[in-house]
Amino acid sequence: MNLKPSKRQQIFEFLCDFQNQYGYPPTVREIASAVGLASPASVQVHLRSLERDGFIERDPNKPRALKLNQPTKLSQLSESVGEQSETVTIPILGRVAAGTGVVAFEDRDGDLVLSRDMVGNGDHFALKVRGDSMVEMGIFENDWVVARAQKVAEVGEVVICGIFGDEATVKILSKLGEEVELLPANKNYQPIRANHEEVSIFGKVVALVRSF
Amino acid sequence: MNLKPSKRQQIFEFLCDFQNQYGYPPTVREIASAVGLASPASVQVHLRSLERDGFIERDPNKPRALKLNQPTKLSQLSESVGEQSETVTIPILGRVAAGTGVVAFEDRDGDLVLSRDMVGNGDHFALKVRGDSMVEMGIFENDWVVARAQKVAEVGEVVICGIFGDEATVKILSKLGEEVELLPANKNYQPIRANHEEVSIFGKVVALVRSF
DNA sequence: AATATTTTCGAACATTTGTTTGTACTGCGA
DNA sequence: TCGCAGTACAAACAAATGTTCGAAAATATT
Repeated sequence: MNLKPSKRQQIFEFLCDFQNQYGYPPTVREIASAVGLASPASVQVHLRSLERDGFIERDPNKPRALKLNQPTKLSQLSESVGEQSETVTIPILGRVAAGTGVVAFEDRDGDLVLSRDMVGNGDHFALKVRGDSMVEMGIFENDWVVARAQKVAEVGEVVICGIFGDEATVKILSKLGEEVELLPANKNYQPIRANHEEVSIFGKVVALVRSF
Repeated sequence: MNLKPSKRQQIFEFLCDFQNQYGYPPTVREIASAVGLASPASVQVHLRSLERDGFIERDPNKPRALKLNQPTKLSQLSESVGEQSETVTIPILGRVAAGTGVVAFEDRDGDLVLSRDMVGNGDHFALKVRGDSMVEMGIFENDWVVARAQKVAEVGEVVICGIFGDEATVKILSKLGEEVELLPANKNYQPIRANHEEVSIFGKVVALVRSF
């Protein structure tokens, strides 16, 4: 008897959808245009009906003051995660130990979490970039560079390395051999040449993360 | 730094409580009287602040059109400690629907996993950068930009937006008003000026990720 | 002390919105 | 045909509501 499948049902489903999507209830006019009614007065009838049967509660004269008593039954659209990508927790190093080429995880300043397919295999660490010697490669001050810990690299790769036991620095490896050459990516800086013994490579840059 | 414990915190907690209790969000004036502010204008500045930081989303000029982005957690406001780094799975969008300003998560091209403290609160999406119009900000082709979905932004912020229903683009928002101006970060490109109606903001860039 | 910056207030305004009223239109049974 | 109940419509109204503007007060900064 109280079966009004068409409009009443449409309205109730729209209420659920709207609340679900926007986080707040629609107005009478929004309902009207959504279900194909031309006048807000037409909606009133159905709202009263829905309230009488306990599906919703309303507060008179207040915009959007409408509460669903039977929260969505058609929720959980596509929140199913399925396969979750594996994540890697990468320590942020305050400084890199200038030892024998082995990266010591000292002064951990926190962590960076990335998906495994972003960085690949191996052990990783992250450094906050200081200075602007790599701006032409889009590596800015205060960015984080993520490096895979490795003691060797090839020409042309971006590496984290220490020179003369100095603090770690990020540069482009440009020549290998008896003499090693490191290139900045900034015309205002000079290339660095040093003896093979004086340069230790800590890792190869595999990713960059910037937070605004 | 962004610590405004008193009123801002009160307002956010009231929003949670109210939504929880009544099923719909409060009005600006209800907020005002609840937290002890005498003018609705006083509330506005805090709401704007909360929206800017991604805690809520609003629809201008609409009563109670206010969505909580994190209904449950109210501790986040006071510079939470964040022991275990919560991770966020961010969908990579192939394209952004040029609809009514609502970002439709179409053409999901995969996911990006970042720690919550990297991107902040709210709903996020990621786009692969095409072109070199933002190189001077260190945003290169094939980088991923991570944006928080929001329909408003402030001058000077980097935003994802669509113009004339074109594909989404990342630019610097430089002027608001009847005419909107969008700045590229590349001397070879011209600023874009368009009518307010023709530009829709999809989100604010909060992070950048590059994979080498 | 002097100066910015933030916060708050009051008032006014334009818009949105729920509601009411009166009027058609439809299907249905007596 | 005549009511009758349900539904839909347009117009109009009063109240609620978001927003803006200028100024005062409080707070932070120099």
